[in-house]
Amino acid sequence: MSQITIVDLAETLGLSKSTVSRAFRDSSDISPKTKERILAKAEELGFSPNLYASSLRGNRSQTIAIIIPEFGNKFFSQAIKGIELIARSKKYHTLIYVTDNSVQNEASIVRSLVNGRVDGVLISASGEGKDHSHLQTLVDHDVPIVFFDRSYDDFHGHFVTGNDFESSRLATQHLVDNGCKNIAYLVINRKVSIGKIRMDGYRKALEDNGILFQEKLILDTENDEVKNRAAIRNLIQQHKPDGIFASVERLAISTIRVAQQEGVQIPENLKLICFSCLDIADLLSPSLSVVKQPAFAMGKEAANFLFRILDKPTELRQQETTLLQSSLIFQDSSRKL
Amino acid sequence: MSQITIVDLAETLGLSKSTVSRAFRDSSDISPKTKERILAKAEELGFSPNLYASSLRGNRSQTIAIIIPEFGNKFFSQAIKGIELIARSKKYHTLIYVTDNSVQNEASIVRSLVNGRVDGVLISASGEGKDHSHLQTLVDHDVPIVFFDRSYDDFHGHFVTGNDFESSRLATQHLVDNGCKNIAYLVINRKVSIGKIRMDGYRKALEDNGILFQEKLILDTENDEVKNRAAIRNLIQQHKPDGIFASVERLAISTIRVAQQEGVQIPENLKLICFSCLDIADLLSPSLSVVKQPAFAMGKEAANFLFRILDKPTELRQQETTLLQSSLIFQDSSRKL
DNA sequence: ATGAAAGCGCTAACAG
DNA sequence: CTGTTAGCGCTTTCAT
Repeated sequence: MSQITIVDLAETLGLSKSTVSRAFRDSSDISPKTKERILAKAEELGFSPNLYASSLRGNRSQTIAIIIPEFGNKFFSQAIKGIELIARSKKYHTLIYVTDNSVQNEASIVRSLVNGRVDGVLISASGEGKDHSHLQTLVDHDVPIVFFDRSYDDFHGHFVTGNDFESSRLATQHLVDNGCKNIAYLVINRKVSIGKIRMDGYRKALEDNGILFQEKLILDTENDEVKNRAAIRNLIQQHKPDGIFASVERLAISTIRVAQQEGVQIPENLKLICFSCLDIADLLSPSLSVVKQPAFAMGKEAANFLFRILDKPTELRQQETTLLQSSLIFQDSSRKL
Repeated sequence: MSQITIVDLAETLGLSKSTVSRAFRDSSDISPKTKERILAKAEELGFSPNLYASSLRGNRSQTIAIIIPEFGNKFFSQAIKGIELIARSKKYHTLIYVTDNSVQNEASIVRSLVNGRVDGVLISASGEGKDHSHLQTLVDHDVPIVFFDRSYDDFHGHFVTGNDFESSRLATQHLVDNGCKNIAYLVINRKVSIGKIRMDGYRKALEDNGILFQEKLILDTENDEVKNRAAIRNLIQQHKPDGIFASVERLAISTIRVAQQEGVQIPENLKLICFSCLDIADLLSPSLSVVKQPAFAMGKEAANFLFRILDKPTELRQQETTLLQSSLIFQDSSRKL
């Protein structure tokens, strides 16, 4: 079946193409009766207006993009699910891109988006890098950006995230309360907002308890599971921490595996807590204490925020940060003996 | 910054817009020097060709869609990751849609795709339903479809999936080998290919071992975690199975939770094995025996297959099914005592 | 309430 | 190798 057009439809109905066109917009100037007649015929013929022709005219793509650094954990799947849900309810389509934690990939993806392909972008920042010109290009093209979960300190934009500082403080405090005195912090990348803010919460808790912050207990990791495990092993052997606070789930999982190999008992010799959206944290052995972010809600909130900007492009909003509450779930991995 | 067009660029360079256009296609007829000059200027001005204008002309969207039923487990995130990777390497963009296991949603999504928005569709079927006219519409519009993991029996199309029959047979055989005589099968939905084929493998293993297939040991589940748990509890209480083969991960997780509540020991009183891509199956308590599908590879394979069709639309391929090997990982949940 | 006509930005014949 | 020209299918004034 070749493409049927608005003209074909107009001819079969004895109308002009303008009238037919109006039937598909929420147009004012059309009688309900003709509109219905047109829509019925369209349904019958399986016609729907060519997307590219209308986008070319109207300059709207009805499409947003999600750019995420990785797909390893439940957080991002849940967030995407939330975003897609909202987008679809707004009749928007959702493009997905995974950078694999590479800023270069992020930049190249973003550049492929400035030709009108999307009306807005939801992004969770990938890694470090000081050059955010790719994002600036987007802004210059009037494509609004909303960050979620991870952003860049030196790029000012809208940001929806968890109350990470407070959650991190409480998680660390919890380790202290359960007897830890030598707590290590595993950071995904201290140059990314998420790594830094969570570390600030960790530092605050130490300070509150008169514990000295020690650089040697901070492990800045890479995008390589094998290297990370070696580094964690090294950390455990060298500095014998009695508690570990991991800023992301996969670092906690690596810790569990290393502990198993090294014969370090959790929680007896080492207490562990981490950020995670794992819904089976309670089924792990030992059950894992987690800071659980409201991933699904965060996706929805970020998307809603983006659509609010899209709906009122005039209302030039200030840079705005929305914090959502995470919940702390204490289980066996950090249990006091 | 307002849109800069190919004409503006042509004027600044003292060229015609066709020449400029050619610089952006992989066009033959243009001198390397002019091409370079154009591309340089474009870079300088931050210009890239308007997507909708070219799609309108060329009838190509450089976009594919992924439609999946749910986002609950690692299988789909991994598959998507694979798809997106291949798509991006082909300079394609990837739209994502989640149906939440609803065929109605699937139909409405598919209908929003026939206006040229996508060049092809990768889909994992949602639920049952005999009416696949929405998919037929896609075919009528010359949009190729490739199924992955889950398809419809009565809709003939390309299909990339695991060797589910054989894996299921082996998984069930494994339970028999470890002493099970009364094995229940938890099916996601027996009307979907995935549920049926996996059940066939299960039946074959029973048959091979002279064990009677019993309808009462088959639990057809719903899209509702709470109801499923109640049904599993009921199954366990009523029929006291000594082994359970779950066709999807979430049913196995529900089983573990029910067993915990009911004081049924795994593997002592009940052995469990399931399809799952969980990378921490070994960290669960008890560690979970799984049939692990090559999710990432499956995503890549399905995408490659779609692009092969897209590259050679003339080569009208026969309906074709590609099977990828799954691996069986036996751990404590199905251990012989 | 409907129709006529101009043109969105680009591509691809065709001509040179 | 480059330029001219005619649309792709739709939306949107401006008439009527």
